[in-house]
Parts: sequence; C-alpha cells; structure tokens
Amino acid sequence: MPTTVAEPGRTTKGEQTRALILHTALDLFRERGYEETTMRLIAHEAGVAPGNIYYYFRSKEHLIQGFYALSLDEHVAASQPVLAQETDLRARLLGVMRAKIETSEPYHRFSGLLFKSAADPSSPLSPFSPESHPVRQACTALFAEVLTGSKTRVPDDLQAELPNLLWLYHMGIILFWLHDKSPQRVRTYRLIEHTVELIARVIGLATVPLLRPIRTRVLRLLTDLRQDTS
Amino acid sequence: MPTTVAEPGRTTKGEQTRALILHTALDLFRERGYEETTMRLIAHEAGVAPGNIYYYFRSKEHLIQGFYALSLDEHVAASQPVLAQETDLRARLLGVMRAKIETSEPYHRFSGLLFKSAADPSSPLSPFSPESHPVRQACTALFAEVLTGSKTRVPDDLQAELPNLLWLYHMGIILFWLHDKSPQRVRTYRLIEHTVELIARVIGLATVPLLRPIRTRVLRLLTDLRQDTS
DNA sequence: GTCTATAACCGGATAGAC
DNA sequence: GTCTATCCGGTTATAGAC
Repeated sequence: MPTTVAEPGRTTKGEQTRALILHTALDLFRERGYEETTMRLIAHEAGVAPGNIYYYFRSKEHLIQGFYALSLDEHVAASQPVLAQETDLRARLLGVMRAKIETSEPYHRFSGLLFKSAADPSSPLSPFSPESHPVRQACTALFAEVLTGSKTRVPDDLQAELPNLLWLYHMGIILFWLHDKSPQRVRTYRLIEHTVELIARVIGLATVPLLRPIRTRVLRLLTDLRQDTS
Repeated sequence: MPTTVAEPGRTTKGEQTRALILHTALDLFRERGYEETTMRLIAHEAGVAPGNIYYYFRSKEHLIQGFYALSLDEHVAASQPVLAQETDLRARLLGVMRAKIETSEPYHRFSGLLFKSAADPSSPLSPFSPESHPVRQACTALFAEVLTGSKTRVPDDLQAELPNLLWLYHMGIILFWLHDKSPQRVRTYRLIEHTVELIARVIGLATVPLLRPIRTRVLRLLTDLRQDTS
C-alpha cells in the first residue's frame, strides 16, 4: 500500500495516537458539526487527556489540516476509474469534478471551515499557505493528469498554466457546493456539467487566430502571477 | 446629507450608543487587529459594560457586518469622481476597482475576517447571505452604473448579468489583495489593470458571430444560476 | 527525549438584577 | 438600556510518567 499524503509511513506509538485523535475528531465533526464538537469531547472519545491533543495538533483548526490530506487521498482514489478509462478531456474533467463532490459529501456540514481560513493570509490552514503546498500540489497534479491523459492536444504554454487554473476553478465549485441547499446537490452537479462544457470549448478555441491577442494577454498575466505566489 | 447604508436616519439614544460601540470597535480592529481586540477592551474604550455590547450586536463577528456597510459607503463616495468624468468603460471600471482597494487599505489587516464567513452558509455574515443582501445589492448597483454610464454599448442580455459577474470579480480581487504582501500592494494594482483590460476586451468580443454559441451558453448558465440564489 | 495528565487562564457569550 | 456575575470552551503551563 502506497504512502499517502495524509499519513506518512511511520507507525510509532505517537503516530498511532495522532491518527486516533484525528479520526475521532473528524468522525465527531461529521456527526455533530465543528462548533458542537468540543476539544474535551474529542479527548474523551479518543481516551486521552484534553491537553494532550495539543501535543499533536497546534489548535482545533489544525485538525482540519488533517482533513485536507485525507480528503485529497479519497479524491485521487475516486478519480482513478475515469482517468483510466476515458480519453476525452470533457469526460475526464467531469469525472474528476464529480469525484470531488461525491467524496466530499459526507463532510459537507463542516467543509466550510476549510474556506474560513482561505481568507486569512497568516493562517497555515489557508489553501494558499506554504503549509498547504503539498496538498495543493498533489491536487494540481491530478488536474495535470486530466489534461495529459486526454487525446485533446493542448498547446504547451497553456498546458503549463491550466492545472493551476483548474485547481482554482475547483475551489470555486466547492464554494458553490458549500452554499448549495438543493436536493441531492443537483445545482452543483448541473453547474459542473455546464462549466466543464464551457472550459472544454474555451480550450478548443485557444488556437483560433482572432483570439490570439487575448490569449497572449491571459498567459502573460498568469505567468506574471505565478512569479512569487507558487 | 443622504441616509447611508451604514447608518439609518434615526438618532435615538440607542442608535448613538450603537454607533459609538461600532466605531470604537472598528478603530481598535484597525489599530490592533481583530484577535487582539477583546470585547472587554472595546467596552472599556467605549465606556460601556462588556455585556452591553451584546444588546446591540449579536456577537463579536457581527461588528464586522457594520464594517461591510461603512466600507461600501466609502467605496461609493470614492468612486464618484471617476464615474462623473470618464465615459470609457475601461477607465470607469479601473477607477471603481482602484477606489475599492484604496478605501479598504486601512482595514487590510482585518479584512480577512470578512471572507472567513464567506464559506459558512449558515453565517449571516457571509456576503452571499440574505442579511448581506442590501450591501451586496448596493455594490452591484455601483457596477451597473459603471456600465450604464459608459459610451460602450453593452447588449441587453449581457447588461442584465454583468453587474453580478463584476461583483464576483471584485470579490476575487479582494481575496487576492488580502494575500498580497508586495510593497504598496503593487501586485494587486497590476492585477486590476490587466484584468480590467481583459474584461473590456471580452465584452467587446461578445458580439463576434464565431463566439455566439459560447456566449449563449454562458448567458444560459448565468440566468440559470440566479434562479434561486438572488 | 517522547509522551500524558492536571489545573489554571483567558476571552467570548449569557442570565438576570436594576 | 445598562450593569454584574457567571458560564463555557479553546488553550497553556507545568509537572511528571514511560
């Protein structure tokens, strides 16, 4: 079994306790929500002392960082079937996006927490922070695979920027999903279908001569931005 | 003096205390940051009892709702010069976006708090919540004015959706600005210049026949989305 | 040195008297 | 509409066990 982003190989006593606390916490978050789950309760359920949690996790919010990684692993796994079978860019992207929502569904209630920190530049929990880099990187790689494994020919310069853009796109979709109260989350799925269609078309249009000036401008902007962000 | 979104006309005893607390709080937030400002300190500085603040504001975070409104009023005021003088769409949008960043600058340190709630659908503080509707509405109207006052002819169907899109765009810029650590926030200003240019071009391209299928798809998607969100 | 437990602290929030 | 006293839960200090 390959080492995942969520749990490095070691299995020392400490690592086990750490994993125990994390899983207990995530289960409780899923069942009762974040605010309603007290640190004292997590400690009690995990059979450790309240203060002990802080030996493994800097704060209650940091328990969420663990969720990031866990969620990514599940997303990658759920994406494998489509990526193995489909060669159409549209179908691949659609499959990966659906996999994201499906695997996240159990955590819908408390996923909002992830975004809370998105705004705080000083928070290590922000998806843009250095601490989140490994997870973000791995997720971006997944989108790169969506492109490289498809039969659609994507120009090299675009190919370099698109995975990052798709990562940003998928964050936007998650934000929408968070607010989506429709039954079975149908609105989110419809949004995904429509936007994937649009993205595929826009990529297809990228080589049209008429749009060249816009395309170069966009590319310049993107490389410009990556300068000190990545 | 016209009634603003931030402060309705009344000036009863209560309204005065409320305003006093709000301004004291925002001043302290600006000076020391949000986390470092305790409710007890706000109460002390405002000369009221700690518990009394909760008579006027449901929570510490709710003090931020007051900031939303105040910030909007300043943004609208700072936008007036450009909107009165310029007729070029590009210049108008650029001016309004710059005004946004300029007026927000003093609050850069704690503006992240605004976004924290963006992710939480249950929070009345979310910019997408019903409670935020008046402010969001007023801000969207500002972007509508950017369009209607320009000499650029925008097709009716686009005209109906664009203000909402521009509002979303401006939220994205603010998110970028929150994370921008460059001196004088130059990266944000550059991003604004480039994206405004792009937006203007894309609007210009909207009527090109080749792009008609994409355009209709986008419009359908947008009207679809507004269905139960607005 | 790695890990665990207890007690206390601090600040947001609430109850209820005036 | 304002105050005081108190609660509650995240967090920290610190002592000690393995």
